Amino acid sequence: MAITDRGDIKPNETYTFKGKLVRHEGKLTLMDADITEEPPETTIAEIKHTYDFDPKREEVAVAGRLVAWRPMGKAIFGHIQDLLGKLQIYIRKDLVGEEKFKFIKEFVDLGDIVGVKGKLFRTNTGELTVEVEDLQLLSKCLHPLPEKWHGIKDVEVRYRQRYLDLIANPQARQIFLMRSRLLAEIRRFMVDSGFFEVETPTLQPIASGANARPFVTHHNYLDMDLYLRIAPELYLKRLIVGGYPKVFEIGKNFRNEGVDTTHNPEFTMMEFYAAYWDYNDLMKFTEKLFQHLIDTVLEGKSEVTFEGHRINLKPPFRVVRYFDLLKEKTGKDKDFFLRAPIEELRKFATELGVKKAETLTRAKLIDKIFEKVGEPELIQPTFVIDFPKILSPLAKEHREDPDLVERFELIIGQMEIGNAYTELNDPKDQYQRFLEQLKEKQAGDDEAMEMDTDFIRALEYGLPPTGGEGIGIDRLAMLLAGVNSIREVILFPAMRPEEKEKGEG
RNA sequence: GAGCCGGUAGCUCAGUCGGUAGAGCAACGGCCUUUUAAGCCGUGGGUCCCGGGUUCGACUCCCGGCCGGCUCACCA
Repeated sequence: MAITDRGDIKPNETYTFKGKLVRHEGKLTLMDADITEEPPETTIAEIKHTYDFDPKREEVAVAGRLVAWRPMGKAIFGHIQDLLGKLQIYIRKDLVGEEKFKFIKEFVDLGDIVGVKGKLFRTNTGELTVEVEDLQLLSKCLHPLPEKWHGIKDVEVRYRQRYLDLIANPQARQIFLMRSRLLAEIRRFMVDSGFFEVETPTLQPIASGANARPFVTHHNYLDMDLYLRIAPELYLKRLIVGGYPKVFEIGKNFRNEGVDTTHNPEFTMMEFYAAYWDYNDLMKFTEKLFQHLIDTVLEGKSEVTFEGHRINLKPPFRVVRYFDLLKEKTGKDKDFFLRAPIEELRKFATELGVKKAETLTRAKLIDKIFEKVGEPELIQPTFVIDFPKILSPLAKEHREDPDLVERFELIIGQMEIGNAYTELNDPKDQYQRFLEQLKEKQAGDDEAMEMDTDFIRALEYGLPPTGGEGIGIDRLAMLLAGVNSIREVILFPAMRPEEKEKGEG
């Protein structure tokens, strides 16, 4: 290691880049000079775990980011950290040798990635520690780390530089570890329940399957506009036509709408479809899924705190009919909402505080009124069932009431977590519903659905009786993590660019 | 898109009723071989978000803008 002899390196200089303090890049040359050839043999969590079972002065080789550094003359204490744990290291001059010790003091900084080799022991205070025999500088950190006990609080920095959030804030690591676990457990549960995981197009010639404004893009070679999908629904039902008994897809949907604490322009959904199920089967299945998530992700704890409410996720969930809830809150019955003159309904909506009611269609009015009076009550998990048909162009007519469909939404903490129905599998009826959507579109609802004629054709080949459901993964993660912003559970949430490039025309 | 609030050192924050700024941590120079928010002595560090206006003088007041947060509107 001749590097310390080089006179041209001034290890402790700093410079500024765009006004930010950065350590001298002279240190960068060290990265190539002192990289170990051997990857670490183990992780910090593994070391701690095995030591608990079999405590002995074992030789370990492990790497991590230096997050604490306490030099004390001829010895140094520090902590290295990886995603899952933190481990103390103890460097003694007489053990690593004079030259190495000098190198460490001069060139190793807080924030660097280092690899250490040494024996495990416990200090006087009982903390598991590596007595370092050798330390390798694996990568330099040119910026000072955030403050060690407040971490990064500035939410803007936390979202833009998520890597810093993950380094400095243990709560952030916890949330995203939980999200990984959530995805893994959902997949495990679905596969164990006989579902096939599939992937369907995110670039679609027709954006359908939900009511939302799409993002538009263009394919140069085919010279056609394409939409980023707002939902995978119609493709997944085509797969049921094709013979899949049960399918699920976990993936991104894209909706060109506002950004707030419960909406990100791209978000993760799971949709699943099961032949020969109806919405009653879906409710039972959803409850089983939640029980599985309580047993695994939440480690048996069924209560979460969300927006100041204690919410119990343990099934079974409350069930309430859509129009029963509306009647309870407004005193008006189904016939009023579905058959009263539209002017009367608009007047009623305006009284309830619905804005621009005079421009809305009946379907929109009912939807708005429900959001105004119904949803605020729904804190504990609730299946709201039997939606009006005019709000649900892809759902099958209710077996007992032609005004309704066999549909439910699962609402928790005032958030729509799931949406499900017995699927409409009558091609003629589906065609009519699409036509009605086109009418809605002409009446000013730019989120009404598009006609998809190939989907109609698929239904003509025979869609078995089918139940289908979508679950919003981000919102579910918010609930399980107990955080009130969707940005807290999305690693890189949508943000405006930090600074505009200068000199652009 | 509208309203309210915010942007000061790398980080967390204080402050200036208008006279160009401080603390702790981090950094840098010393001392220190069981510390862990290590300790002790010393040092440096700021386009106070950007642009314009008022003023002898603006980080502070006024106007405009950028970015973010919250609430509302739209959506899931």
